[in-house]
Amino acid sequence: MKDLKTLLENSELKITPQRLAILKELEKKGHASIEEVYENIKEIFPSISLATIYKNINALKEAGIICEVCSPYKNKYEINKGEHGHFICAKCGDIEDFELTDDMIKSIEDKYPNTKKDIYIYGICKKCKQD
Amino acid sequence: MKDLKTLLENSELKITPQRLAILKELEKKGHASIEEVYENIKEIFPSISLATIYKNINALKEAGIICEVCSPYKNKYEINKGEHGHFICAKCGDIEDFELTDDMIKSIEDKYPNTKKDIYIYGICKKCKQD
DNA sequence: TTCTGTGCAAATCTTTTGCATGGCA
DNA sequence: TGCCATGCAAAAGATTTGCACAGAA
Repeated sequence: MKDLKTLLENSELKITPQRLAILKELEKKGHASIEEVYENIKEIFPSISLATIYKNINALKEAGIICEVCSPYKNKYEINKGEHGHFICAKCGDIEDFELTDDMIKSIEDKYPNTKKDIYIYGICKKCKQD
Repeated sequence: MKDLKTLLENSELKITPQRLAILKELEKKGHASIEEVYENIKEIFPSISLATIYKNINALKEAGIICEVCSPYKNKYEINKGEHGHFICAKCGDIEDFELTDDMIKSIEDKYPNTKKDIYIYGICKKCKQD
């Protein structure tokens, strides 16, 4: 809770209950789409508008507090937490974070030096493989 | 040209000039968005409808002939050509293909065995870095 | 000839914008 | 108090659908 406030304090953005609620939701879920954020926040915060979610997601993205994770299914958002890998299920859209191993970083550094190593691997997750 | 026809012949989809034009465009550009495909095909094929592009892109995707490359900028499509890496510029949306090195494949295989190794790295391309 | 594909227009999402009001600093 | 943020409604964009006609097999 305190953490999320700090994120906003260190930015140009004002602290509002709506923004805290969005960040809280992303923290809880790890990754969530606009629609998911909206649906969940509406329960606690019935007056919130979808336009507010859009505006804030964009503002938070702009400010570097959150980032977008693209998938063929639906784009999601996560709180920025440095380099890591994403495994994205191409079927259900679920996203799983993973630590980059030294080997991965090295093999990619060879090819693309001085790049932020955000890596995305698309595949079918265990759950979807069973179906 | 012969190749593209064969792709359709081996699928459930009928061969039409529109579909061939879409595939030809993707082959030429490597990667293109719906809008780009539409704008370019319209020059040779003025009567084509945007809805036809959408329907066909979806049908071709469904048939596994093309695949979608997601980016924060704009989604693009490419002819399916087996495992490879994509370097995606998070600023201009340009996509550059690269061969996966054995090291890359190995380090990812360790983490996600038996997955198609389509890897996406987001960064800023040389062109955009200069600005 | 049959059945799928095309093109148009309308319908449906999705996302953005403008503006009056409310609320943080 | 001064401004930025919110919420509403409308606008703008993106994508899908329905249907009559055209064209591939």
